[in-house]
Amino acid sequence: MKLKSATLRDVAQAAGVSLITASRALSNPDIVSAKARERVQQAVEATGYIPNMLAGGLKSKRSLTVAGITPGLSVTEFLPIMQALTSDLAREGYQLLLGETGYDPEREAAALDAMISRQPDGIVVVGLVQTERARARLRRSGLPVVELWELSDRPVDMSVGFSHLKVGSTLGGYFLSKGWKHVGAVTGADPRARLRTEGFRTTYGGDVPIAVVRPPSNLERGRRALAELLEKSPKLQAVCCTSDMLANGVLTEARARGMRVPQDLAVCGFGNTDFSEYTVPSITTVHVDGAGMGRLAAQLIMDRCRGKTEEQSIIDVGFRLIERESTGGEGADSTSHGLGYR
Amino acid sequence: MKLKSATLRDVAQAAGVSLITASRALSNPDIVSAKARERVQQAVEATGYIPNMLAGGLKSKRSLTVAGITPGLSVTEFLPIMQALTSDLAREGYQLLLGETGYDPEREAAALDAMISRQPDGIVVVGLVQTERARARLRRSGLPVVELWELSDRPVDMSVGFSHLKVGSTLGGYFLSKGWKHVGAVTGADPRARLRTEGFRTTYGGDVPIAVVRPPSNLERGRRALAELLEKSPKLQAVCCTSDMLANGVLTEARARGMRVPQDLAVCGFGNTDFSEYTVPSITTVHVDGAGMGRLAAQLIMDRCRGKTEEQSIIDVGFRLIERESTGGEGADSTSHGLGYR
DNA sequence: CTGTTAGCGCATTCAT
DNA sequence: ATGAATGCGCTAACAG
Repeated sequence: MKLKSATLRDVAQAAGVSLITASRALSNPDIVSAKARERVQQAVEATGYIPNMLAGGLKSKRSLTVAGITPGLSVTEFLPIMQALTSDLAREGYQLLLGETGYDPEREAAALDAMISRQPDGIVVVGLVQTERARARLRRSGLPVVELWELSDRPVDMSVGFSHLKVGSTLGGYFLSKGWKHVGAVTGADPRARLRTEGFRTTYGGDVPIAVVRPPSNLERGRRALAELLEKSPKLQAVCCTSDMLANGVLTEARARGMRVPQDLAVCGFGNTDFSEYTVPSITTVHVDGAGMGRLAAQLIMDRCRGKTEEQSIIDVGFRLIERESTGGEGADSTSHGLGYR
Repeated sequence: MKLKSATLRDVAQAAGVSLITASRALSNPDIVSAKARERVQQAVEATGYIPNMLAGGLKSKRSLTVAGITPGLSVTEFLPIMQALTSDLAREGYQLLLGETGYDPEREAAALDAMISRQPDGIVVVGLVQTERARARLRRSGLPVVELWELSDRPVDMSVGFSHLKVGSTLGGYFLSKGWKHVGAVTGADPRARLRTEGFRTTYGGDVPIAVVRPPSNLERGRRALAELLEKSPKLQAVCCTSDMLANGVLTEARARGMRVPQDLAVCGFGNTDFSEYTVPSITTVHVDGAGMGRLAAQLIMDRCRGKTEEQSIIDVGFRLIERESTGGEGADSTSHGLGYR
């Protein structure tokens, strides 16, 4: 049944050239005579040849594969990243090897080992690599590594992201400027969300009741979180959420309770998810260029594969506060923070 | 800089055993003496050895890799599938190689070739393989292939899914039973969505204005679609949408226009996305077990790798209509269709 | 421009 | 239970 598929040797034989000429005709057509090239092409068609990249990679040390590690495939903030990564790499002939960690350091370490075993040409990790052991192994592997989404002053190799603390403090400042006295926060349980909430709380100062939401951060948990906050703080005027979906849940629960947004309760989210501009009211949020980060990571990896040595290995892509109706904005304003390279 | 990493030969040397004993100590520990096993373990630690699976796979014909091809990573209906696939495979030591097609047959064919080149142990395709050429190549490869999400009477190999036409006609029947006279449909542009809408229109009969939404099917486009339908049919009573996000957009636009749901307008979606139970009103929808399909696909592939020959290669996982507030339901009802194997 | 030679790192024969 | 030889399919180096 499993008729063994054609190898390059079969192609060479059918084309009447040597093995290596067939190899070159496919991987480096320019250095081969037009005649030979053509005959090899035909032989490929005739035999239905599909190259075996395990063999090629073993010899050449290039697997044309890049590993992508994410805490969760369905965490919506990371989708644009993975998407951009996948398509940009594919365009240049690289395939993505996917790994999931569930925010668990053990699984992360295991996933990284599984990846390294498969000899990728580079590794992209969403978030910072968590265990020192894994960091050491990555360094030893000598592979190009990009840590994404969060900045590190001591990255394994390269780092592309933004400051979550700064996002939080920007929002804290914004809430202060609005003069709200009774505010609360709804935060996802993951480290980055906590960091943003921490920045918010610190900058806002005073007493801020916080509802912690375990993953996934969906509409339902946003609704429950508002209920929880209102019990702690009945005079609540404004809520800062670590995702647009949670903010949408707060919006929904507020509506169900007959509270007007933003008059009775102001709400802001994070992520500038596609729906947040079109809800009623539209959601004030923080925009982060996920797709841009994915593209940048792909570029950095591929550049490195082609021998460019980067002087610039820590890139802050910044973020942007987008004011919309849910905090009384008109939807036109938008302020940039931390853009640019350092 | 790139100090060449340790190979199994180095480990064997450090452990004072032969190459092959080291190999066995790692891949088949039981057939090796406890003493040897232990010394190899220590040598692995000492040298920081990480196996090279390109080499192993080349020899053994098992790459412990499975290819997953999806129309789009961020198409939410497919997220549970990819997620389940990734984690179930990882648990058994398989890694997922990701490919995207954007619903384009050319890109699909290219992605499949890219995959086959990397010698996966199996291939999972979300949707049916579109070109005859690609189908032929897959068959020739001899690899286990699962086509997911849609049923085929002539699959490349195995098929796991449900009938989209039947989903549509079930909804058409439901709308009829409700006695609504002026109904419309909002449909995504992809083939499966069109199939569902076709089933709906045919079973409902009569004149059904349809708004076609180009991807991505997000909240905004759902809002616009309702606006479009209301122009064509001002007396519109009920709308059938091909995704919950579109339904949510319709809900939102209806609210913005002061229409009450379901009294002035009934709405249903598709996918039972996590938010649809918690919107106000909650959304009537069709549940499909994406995660289950992903798991099943993973299982079928792995079984086949272990030599089980399947007699059962076409599996209908069915679907379930979930009646909620947006069509006047209480949220308790739910009817199953097409469950079971055939 | 083409071919010959020599491995990449490992696992599957066989033998002991 | 262990080891020696062989080759998976391909490409990097050299030579012609």
